Order: sequence, then structure tokens, then C-alpha cells
Amino acid sequence: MQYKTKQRELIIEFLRSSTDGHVTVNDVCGFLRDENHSVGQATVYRQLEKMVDEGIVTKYIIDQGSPACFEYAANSHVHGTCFHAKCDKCGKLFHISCDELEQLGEHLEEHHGFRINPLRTVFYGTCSSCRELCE
Amino acid sequence: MQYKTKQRELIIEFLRSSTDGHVTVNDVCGFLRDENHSVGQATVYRQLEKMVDEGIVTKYIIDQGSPACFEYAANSHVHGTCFHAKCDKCGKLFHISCDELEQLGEHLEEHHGFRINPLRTVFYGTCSSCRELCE
DNA sequence: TTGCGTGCAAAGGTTTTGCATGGCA
DNA sequence: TGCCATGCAAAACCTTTGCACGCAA
Repeated sequence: MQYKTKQRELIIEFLRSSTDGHVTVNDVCGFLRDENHSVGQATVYRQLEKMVDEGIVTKYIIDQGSPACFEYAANSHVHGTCFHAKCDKCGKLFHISCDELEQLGEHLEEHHGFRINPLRTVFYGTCSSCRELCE
Repeated sequence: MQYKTKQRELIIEFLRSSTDGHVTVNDVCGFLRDENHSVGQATVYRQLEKMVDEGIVTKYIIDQGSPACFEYAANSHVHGTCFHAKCDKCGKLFHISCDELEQLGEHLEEHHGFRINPLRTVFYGTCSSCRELCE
């Protein structure tokens, strides 16, 4: 049973309008406050959690200690599996999507019995720009 | 410049003796306290951070909100690249190491300019046992 | 009317920091 | 002696929870 409240609508509207994709609880609260539609942060946490369960929002855990990122599912990765890769050095977040990664998923499931969830998995490493700087 | 202190030696000794590999700050403090060699937890955090920088210890960020895991590097993955995979359902942690994953690394670097760090990367998903339970 | 949703504040857990003291080189 | 390391407590940070009140159905 899912009530339709004003707060829920506001949160969804913001997620939908947020084109860059990755939004934190703080972003949501801050934006709504600025628009004079304040919503309690506990409510934002609780609503986002529900939306994740419903599958209309995706939660990314990018870093330990940093706030979690949320994305309106319909806004993103419509073109197949998409992974996130984060650079340890500059902190930039990349989206990677290609056939090899699809195969990775198949391989893991067939040979290791593990079904990877691209929405939760983040690759860590270094991007080319940062490697150039070091050399 | 790196001083050689009693505390540092104690921490390294425990990491070295810890065969299962993944150890939290709390594990370290608890063990040392039991052995009557108490070390302040701030010290443990600071020393482990240094060891990570030096490359002799690996830090795994398994879950948001849960404590980070540390591993004495010499104790592990002697047999090539090893990735971690964590089951969302049962929470079990698996070690995965095979040729396909080596290739994944090469592919990411060649085609996406991203050099993945297996020591920091954790795959999330569901293991076969948990999937069987659901079906 | 029923009971889920909200908001505030407090609590929870992990990690970081300030500052005076201790100990390596 | 100089300076890094330590230890304690407090702070910082994100997230969860308790509880009274509000509001959708």
C-alpha cells in the first residue's frame, strides 16, 4: 500500500528534472528548501528507500563515508547494461557500457554462479588523464 | 619518514597472523586489548591508513555504513588478480579469480582508458544459493 | 476512521580531528 | 633535541529510529 503524498511527488519531480543523474539526499533537501517546499530529511531517506524497493529509483553507493547517490531509473542507461567507474585520483565518475561487460555478467553467472548487479557495482581505479599526470 | 613504534609492530603482527584476511579496525583493537597490548583506535586508523599508502595493506570497502576491511597484502592474492564479489542477500563474500577477469582489466584499459584496481573493486549481486531460494 | 506518512530530534555507527603527552631517531 | 606518533575525547558525517502528529484513502 503506497500513499500518494505531496512530499513524495516533490521528490519524484526533482529526481525527474535532475538530468545529471546522481543526486544525494542533501541535494534533494537543499533544492526543495530553496523552492520553499521543505521536506524533512528523514522523509527523503524513507521515500527514496521505498522507491528503490519499487524499482523506480536506483541507489549507487559510490564511496564509503560519502552520501549515497540516487537516480530516477527512467532517466538513465536505457541502452543496456551500464557500469560505473570511479577514478581514485580525481574522483570523476564514468559510465561504461559495452558488449564486453555484458559478457562479463554472463561469465560470472555461468562459471562462478554469481549474478552481478550493475546498478550496485562500482569499478575503482584510475582514469587515463590521471595516469598521464603521474608519468 | 616512518617511525618504527611498538603500536605499529603490534598492528602488523596481527594483520600478518590473521589468515582469513579481512579485518576491521574493531577486530584489531579488540584483539590487542585482549592480549593486554591496547592500542588507541585513532592510532589504528592512522597507522592502517599509512600502510595503505605504503602499499603493504589493502583496504576493502565492502559496504556503506559497515566498517572497512583491511588485509595484509602479502597474505593474499598471490595467484594473480583477485576480485571480491558480495552477495546482497546473504552478505557472503566471494573471491573470484580467472582469466576472463584479467581480460576485463585489459579491455577497460584499452577501450575505455580506465585501469581498474581489483583491490578496491567489489562486485555486488546475488549468489547461486540465494537465487535458488527465491525460485 | 484507520493506519501509513511526516517531521523533529535524538541515537547509531564509523571515521576524523584537536591537543597535550610520549617516544623514536 | 626535533618531530612524528599516540591516546583520549570530542566532533563530524551519514543514516536510522522513536514518537507524536498529520493526512491520504
